[in-house]
Amino acid sequence: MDLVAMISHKETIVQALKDKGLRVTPQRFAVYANLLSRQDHPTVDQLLQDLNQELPVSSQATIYTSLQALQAAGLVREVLLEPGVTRYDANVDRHHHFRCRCCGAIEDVPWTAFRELNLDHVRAGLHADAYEVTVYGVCDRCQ
Amino acid sequence: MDLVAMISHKETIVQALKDKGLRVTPQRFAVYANLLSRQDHPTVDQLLQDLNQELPVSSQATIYTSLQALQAAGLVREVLLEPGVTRYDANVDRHHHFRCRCCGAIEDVPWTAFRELNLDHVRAGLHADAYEVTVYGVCDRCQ
DNA sequence: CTTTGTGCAAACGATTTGCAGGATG
DNA sequence: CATCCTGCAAATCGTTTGCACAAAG
Repeated sequence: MDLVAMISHKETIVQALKDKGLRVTPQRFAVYANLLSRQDHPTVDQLLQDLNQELPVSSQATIYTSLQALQAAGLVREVLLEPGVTRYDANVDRHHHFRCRCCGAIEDVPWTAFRELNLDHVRAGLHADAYEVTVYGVCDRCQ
Repeated sequence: MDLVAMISHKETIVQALKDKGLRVTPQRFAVYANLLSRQDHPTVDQLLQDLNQELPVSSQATIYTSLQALQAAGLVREVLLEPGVTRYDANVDRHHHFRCRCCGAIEDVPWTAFRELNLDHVRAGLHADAYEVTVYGVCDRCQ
């Protein structure tokens, strides 16, 4: 990414935060920008390691509260695929997940990988309005 | 359920444990029988409350280890739909889940509610061999 | 200047573990 | 009787909270 693109990317992130009524602080920006830049679905601890690798950027408690704010604003989403571990995903467009049963890696699966499901037959009386598919298997590295 | 059915039900559970090479202890039996009898997907704490309601049956630590053993044997399964909460399900046949966004209730959705998905287009290189659908909405009681 | 965010450390809740005694095959 | 299980309490891990100070609008 060239300099101009980087600056405009930064502006896009700032704007996204402002649009949701969130104050733009260095910590919030760092958390959201980091999440946006990653393909995986890091835990709070992985975010903490990554953000503070060079120099201290944010404390653990602030990462938790930043994620709460970002989630309430609809900019990030939780991913729950292992007991006791909450992962975060900056991709809030609808999509599915793949989980490697061997190494635990999690990867996004595009919404278009499956034909749309019909929720009418879930059960009468329920207002089912959304869904997602979790796929299990073995990833390339583990075979 | 009449007496004969109850006894044969008990024998079925004992046999299931034995078949998996598990020792049949009162605690393990109680945990598994309780899970089999419920429609919901209890947490460890809910199991603990329920089992020890009348008289003490099992300690918390033993419920944890029993569930581990039952899970390793393939008799029960974890259900992860809320952060920090692990629920358990004795239904190990393939099925989907519904989660009420209002009260958090979880309910099984029969496998046949959807037509079979084709996993061929998940991503080249992945060996995808299983999946399940999580449906979100509002349950009858919450409307 | 008022409101909201940050960092630290303590608190908390769920789960795991070490160990001594007890039950199972 | 050797092995595995149970219960208790302490330890651990992820997350939340209280509070004093700092930054944002």
